[in-house]
Amino acid sequence: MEPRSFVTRSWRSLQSQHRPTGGENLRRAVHSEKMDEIDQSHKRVCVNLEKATQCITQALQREVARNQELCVLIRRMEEREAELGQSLAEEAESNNQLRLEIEELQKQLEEKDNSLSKANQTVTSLTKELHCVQQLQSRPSSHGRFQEVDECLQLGGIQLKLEQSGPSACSPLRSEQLVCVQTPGSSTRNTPPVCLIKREEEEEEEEEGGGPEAPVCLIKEEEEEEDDDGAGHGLYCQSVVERSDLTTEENKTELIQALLLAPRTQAQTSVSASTSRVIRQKKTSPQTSLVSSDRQRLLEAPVSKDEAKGADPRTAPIFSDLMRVMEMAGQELAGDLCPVCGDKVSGFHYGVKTCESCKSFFKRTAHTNKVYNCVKSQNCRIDKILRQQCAFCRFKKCLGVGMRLEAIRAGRVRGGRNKFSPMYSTQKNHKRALCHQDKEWGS
DNA sequence: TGTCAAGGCCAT
DNA sequence: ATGGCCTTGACA
Ligand SMILES: [Zn+2]
Ligand SMILES: [Zn+2]
Repeated sequence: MEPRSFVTRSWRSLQSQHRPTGGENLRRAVHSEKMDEIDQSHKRVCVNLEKATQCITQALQREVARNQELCVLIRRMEEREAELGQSLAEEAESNNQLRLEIEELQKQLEEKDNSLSKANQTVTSLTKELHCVQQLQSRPSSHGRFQEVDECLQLGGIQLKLEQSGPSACSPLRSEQLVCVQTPGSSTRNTPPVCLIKREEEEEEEEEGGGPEAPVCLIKEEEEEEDDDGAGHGLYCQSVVERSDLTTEENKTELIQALLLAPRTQAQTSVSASTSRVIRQKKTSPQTSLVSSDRQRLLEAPVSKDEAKGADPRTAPIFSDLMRVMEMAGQELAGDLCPVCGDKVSGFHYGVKTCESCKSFFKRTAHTNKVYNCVKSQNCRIDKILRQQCAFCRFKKCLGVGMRLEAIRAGRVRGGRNKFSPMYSTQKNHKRALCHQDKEWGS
């Protein structure tokens, strides 16, 4: 061992340089003993050091091995992460594609729905026309006369069909609507429209005056009511002129016109009827319907929302949808819809005007420290129907619209007012908070 | 004393 | 679990 040999050598060299006397011998011996002890202790220390060094070396080796393993693991993890990232990107891409496809399909579905409803309307109106013709034909007294009526109506039906199959592909009601919104001044005929109507009235009175036939009586009533309505007559005459192109014999044509146009008198009863209202009335009263009960009802009762709903089973769902949408829009404007699910607001809950169910949901979630998971991509739609589907997204939306966890009371204390925010400390401030929130929602 | 936003309860 | 209704109690 190096240190020991060094000490021994040094001692020997000292001994050789210095010759001892008799008294010094004892001292030298003692010194030699001490040096031996030191040598031994050195030896022990060296052994210990050696052992420690070995231990440290082993530990270091182990650490190095472990580090290498970790490095390998890290590399594997990185590779895996890269793979996952790639697959995630791919999935996102495919998701986007699918979303686009879904959107396209929805558009197609909407278009098909539209065309279907248009076709249904056409079918219904044609059926009614046919029914009308059959009724007319079933009258034995005026059989010959109504054969021409039939021809005329058939021509009208063909016209409708043509309109539907044309490039514009509009509703079968369109021709009627177009006629309706045209102004009297746009008429191509020189004959004053009012005259045409008057002649109709006279002829009808001559032919069937006071007769038992219900439809004709109704027509008369209508025309009497409309006498003071110049604008309405103008509209009428426009369509009369158009329709009269179909036949040559005037009195028959006029009868047809009167029959065809009779249900439209409802629109004429109100002078200032807007276009939209006229169209709505058209929906509920098919142009060629001769069912006396329908017309009687239309004449007797003013137009109301419920009336329009019940008038025609085909239009009932459209109307209910429309009314629902309008009601919702109105409530939203008035701030009466829950910002989370769109249900009816029942007051302020946890700092936000929400519905009762969202209040309960928020309360439950906060009190029980529930942890939800979203099985989709954490952006589920939440509305009155879908709100139960994903609690995670519902709670997220609750927090998103501003519901405050601070309003949950630690000791579940009932009653009283919260003091978690200075905004709610006074009613004045509270109202200010309301206004502020309304403005935020409104923007 | 009335209001209203908390928590509680309970039928579904 | 949900949601409608009830009870409570501080505050104006
Ligand atoms: Zn809600
Ligand atoms: Zn979700």
